[in-house]
Amino acid sequence: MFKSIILKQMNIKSTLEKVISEDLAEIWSLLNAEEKRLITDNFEIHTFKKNQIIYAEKDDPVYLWCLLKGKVKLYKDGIGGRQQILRLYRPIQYFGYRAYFANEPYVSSAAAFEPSSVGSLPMELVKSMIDNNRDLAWFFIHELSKNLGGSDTKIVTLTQKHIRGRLAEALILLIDNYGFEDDGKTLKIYMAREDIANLSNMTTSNAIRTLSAFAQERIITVDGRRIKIVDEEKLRQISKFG
Amino acid sequence: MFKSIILKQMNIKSTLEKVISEDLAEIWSLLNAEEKRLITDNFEIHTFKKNQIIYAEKDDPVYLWCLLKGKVKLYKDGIGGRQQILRLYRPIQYFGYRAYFANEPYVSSAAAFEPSSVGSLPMELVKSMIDNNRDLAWFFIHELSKNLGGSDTKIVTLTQKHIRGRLAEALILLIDNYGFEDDGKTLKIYMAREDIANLSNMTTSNAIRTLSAFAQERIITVDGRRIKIVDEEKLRQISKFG
DNA sequence: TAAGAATTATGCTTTTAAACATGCAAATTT
DNA sequence: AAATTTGCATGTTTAAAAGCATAATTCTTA
Repeated sequence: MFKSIILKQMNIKSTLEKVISEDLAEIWSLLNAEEKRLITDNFEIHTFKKNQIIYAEKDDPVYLWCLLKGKVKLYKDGIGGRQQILRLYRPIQYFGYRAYFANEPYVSSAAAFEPSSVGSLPMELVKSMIDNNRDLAWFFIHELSKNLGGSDTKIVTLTQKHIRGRLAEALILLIDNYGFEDDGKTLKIYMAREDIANLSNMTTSNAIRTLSAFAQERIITVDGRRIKIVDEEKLRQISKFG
Repeated sequence: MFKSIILKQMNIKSTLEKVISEDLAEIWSLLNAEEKRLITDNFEIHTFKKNQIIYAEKDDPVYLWCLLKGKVKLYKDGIGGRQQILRLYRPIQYFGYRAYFANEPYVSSAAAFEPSSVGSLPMELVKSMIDNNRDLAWFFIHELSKNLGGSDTKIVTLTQKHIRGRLAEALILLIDNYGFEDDGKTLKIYMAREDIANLSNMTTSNAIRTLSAFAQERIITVDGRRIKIVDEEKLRQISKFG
């Protein structure tokens, strides 16, 4: 789950190593030697195939999950099998703890977007560590608060913005979350149109249609699932209201 | 803000006193004598008129607020001045802390629905108390987690349910939040049609229309702002999907 | 490599809800 | 009490997005 563990027990190097030293420090650095040992002894690494479910709505939460490699979506199944993607995770981010803290079953599901490695740690252990480490408590208070602000904002944008605005916003989210390939233009995530639709609260048809429109307007170019952002400024403009 | 204070310094009795001994115990009982004294010395009581704003989006968060008497809505202004009501508060509930914990300005506004008394406590103080009281940390972790689950669920219901379903759900929320008058049928909150619309993500026209439809179908009766729930079962059925 | 399945693209139709218009009634002000 | 404002009700029109059908393309896998 954490730096030393990953480097010892997994064969993920280079790219990940970079991320770890920046992001992971966030939790790891909050722990003392004893806590670090506890984690080392109790965490497990799991691998998930593309589209495999990590946990599902109504399950009881047992683990804290930490994405090590790959991409994970948190989503909720709605009316008529329509899915709403709530959040996207990248290494090294933690998820799956909210329901445990709320003392209720999961209200959403998590699945791997692409082949992924995920570490797990029993929430019972996390709980006892929070009891003895105020910095860890603050870490979760902060995370939950950021997410709640995000969800509240999402309620308004997804219900009030028009299709073009919602799609533009989704693309910007993808930029912010996963960034670009080395060319500085191509999105580093390759989603099915259906997933793009589920992220922006629209039907697959409309996602396809609107992506085509954006391409026509030279805001993006589309080559299969490869999306190149040509005019990010315009995109942000449409997102604000278009 | 807390039991002794309220009873000493305010003239709210009977109804409130009941609530306090149940709900308020939640935080008050977590505190030691020193902490209770700190609160007593630093809290202030404010009164707000109907529709008066307590804090606004983009403000910097400074206080923890606790609703003592009245009703408060948390809302966000969206496109074209359309408002989305995110949460409703009743005595004794706390609000206004999320943005501080997230270390960002408010993303939503709070306003009194009806004449209200609200206590304030500097967040700086709350922060230092959390540092020294793990139960208080858990209180906020729990609240934030519940709210996040609620917001995530709301994203789906507000975007995917049809108008009738959304209105039915809003009415059920009002039942759960504020309950009934002594007759066991009349909603204990009297909202303008516009607010009902803002709660259910629809235009005022459609809120009016759909309320009329529900009345026609003998699910509710409407007399001005007085809404009587005639067939709660049917309402829940429509909310699930109708 | 061919066959089949899944995904993407596009046009057309239908449905839903927003926008607009108007009338009425209750409440507030003068 | 008259005048004005505000809120509620309802019908009509318009626009947005969903739904559906079909075809083309890409991806799987037999």
